[in-house]
Amino acid sequence: MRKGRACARCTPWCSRGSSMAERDLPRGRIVDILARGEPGTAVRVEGWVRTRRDSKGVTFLELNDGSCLANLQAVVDAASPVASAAAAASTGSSLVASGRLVASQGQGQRVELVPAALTLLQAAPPDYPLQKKRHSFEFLRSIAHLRVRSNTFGAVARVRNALFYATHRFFQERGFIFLQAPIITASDAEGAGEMFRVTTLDLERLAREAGALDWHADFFGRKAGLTVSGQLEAEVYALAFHDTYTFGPTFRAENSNTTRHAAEFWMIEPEIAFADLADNRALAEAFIKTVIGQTRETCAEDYAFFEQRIEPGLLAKLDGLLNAPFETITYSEAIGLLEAAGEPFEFPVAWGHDLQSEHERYLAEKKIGRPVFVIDYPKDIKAFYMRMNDDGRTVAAMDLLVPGLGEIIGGSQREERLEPLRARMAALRLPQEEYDWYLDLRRYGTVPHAGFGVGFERLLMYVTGMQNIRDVIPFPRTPGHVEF
RNA sequence: UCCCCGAUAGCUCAGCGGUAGAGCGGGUGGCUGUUAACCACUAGGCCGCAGGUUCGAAUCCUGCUCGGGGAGCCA
Repeated sequence: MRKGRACARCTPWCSRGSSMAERDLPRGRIVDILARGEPGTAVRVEGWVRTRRDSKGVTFLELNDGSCLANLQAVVDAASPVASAAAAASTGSSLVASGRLVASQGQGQRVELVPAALTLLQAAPPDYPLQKKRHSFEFLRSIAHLRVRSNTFGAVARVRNALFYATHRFFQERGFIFLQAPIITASDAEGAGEMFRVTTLDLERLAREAGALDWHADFFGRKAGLTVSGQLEAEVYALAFHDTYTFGPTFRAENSNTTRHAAEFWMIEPEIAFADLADNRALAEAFIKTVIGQTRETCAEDYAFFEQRIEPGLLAKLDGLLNAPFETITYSEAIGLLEAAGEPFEFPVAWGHDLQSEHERYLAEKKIGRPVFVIDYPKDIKAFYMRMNDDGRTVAAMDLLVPGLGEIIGGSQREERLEPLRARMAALRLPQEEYDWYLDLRRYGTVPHAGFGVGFERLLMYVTGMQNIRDVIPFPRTPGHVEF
C-alpha cells in the first residue's frame, strides 16, 4: 500500500476516477479476459492505448497490457462520464479502465469493455514515436525502449520467454543438472572466438605510460575475459552428474557485422556422459522438436502473427520439422553432393575445406530440404577437444544445418582418451599446463561423452521467422552498439 | 575486417542540373459501432556533414559520419 487512502488491492492513483467498488476489482489480464471473460463481469485492466477510433457517438480504444498480442476494445459512448478521458487517450497513453464486459456488437472480438471509470495516467503527446502505422525494423531498433510495445516485438518477447522456459523444462524433465557456468574466465584457447577483456587496470594511465603490461597486477593476477563457451566446465559436471547443461549469456568480441551475430548472446550447452555422437544427435533432435512443439502450443496467437506478417509458410516449415526425422550425412558425403550439384559456387568445394554459407544453404535448402546433421569433419578444421575417429583424419563433430539460417547447432563427441587429447593439444601448441584440470577429467574416471551448443537467438530467429538477430534480443550488443 | 547499397517531412519513400513532393502518421472539423475505420482541411524540410564542379546542386564529384545487406569468423 503506497497511500493511506488507497485500498490494498489498488494502485494509489486510480482513486482519481473510480468508485470504491471499481477500485476493489482485481486486475484482469487482457489475455484472460479475451479468452474467458463473460459478458456482465466487472473487470479492471491496466495498460496502454494502441489506437483510438472516434465516431460521432462513440469512441473505441484498443488497450494492450502485453499479456497477449490482441487488444481489448473499450467502448465509450459520447454520453459516458469517461468520454472526455477517452477522447484524450491518444496512442501510447497509459491508463486504468474499470467496467463491465459486454458481448461485442461488432465483428472481430467476442467481448469488449464498457468502462465506468477511466483514469488516464498519462496522455502520450502526439510525437509518441510508435504511431499506428508500419515501422521498419531499422527504425524500431533505434527505439528499443519503446519497440516492445509493438505487435512484432511483443510477440518476439513472448515467444522468447516461452522458449527460455521450454528449454529449462526439457532438460529438467530429463534429469539434467543445470550448471551456472562462470561468466568470467581465463580460458580463451578453445578457438571459439575473441574474448572481451575483464580488467581493473587503469587503462587510461597505462595508455599514457609506455612499457609492458604486468597482468600480475590485474584483479585476477592474469588475463581474464568474458566466457565464450561454458563447454569445458560443462564437461566437469557431465563427468559427475552424467547429464548437465548450461544456459547463459555468452560473449564474442569478433567484429562481426551480420544478421546472425551479436557480441552478447545466450547459448544452451548440454553435455552428456556415457554417450557418443549418435546419442548427441538424438538429444539435439529431441531438444529442437520438443521446445518448438511446446512453444507452438503456448504461443499459438503469436505464431499465427509471424505466419501472417513475418514469414508466410512458417507454420508449414515448423510442422515439417516436427514431423520428419532429421537427416544425417557425413562431411565426405556432403562434399560429394556439392561436387555433383552442378551449382556455380563462389567458393571451391574440396575435401578438407570448411563448408561455406552457400554450401550449407544448398545442402539444407535445395538438396535435403529440411534440417540435416553434417558429421565427421576433417580434424584440421575443428576444435582440439573433438574425438578422433578411427580413420585418423576426421573427428566426431556434428553441425545441424537448417533451411533459411544455416548452422544452428554445433557439437561433438569429446576426446575422452588422455594420450590422443595430449597429442592433439601438442600438435596445436596449446599450453597444457593451463588445461591441467581439463586433462584430469581424462585421468580420473574418464568416460565417453558428448555435447553441443545451441545459439538461443538463432533458434528464436528460426521459429519466429525474424531475419535479424538484433530483432530477437531485447537490447542487442553489436560492434559499435551498446545503447540502452 | 572486406565488398555492395543507402541517407530528402515524425515514419516509408519519389524527385536525379532550373521555385521541395506523395503516402502514412500528427492537428482541426465531419461522420449513428469502429477495428490498417472513413471523408475534408491543415501544419510540418540546414534534401546526413564538409569541401568541390557549375550561371545555378537534393540531383554531378571527393572526403567524412551514420545506417542496411552480403562475405569472413561462428552460435
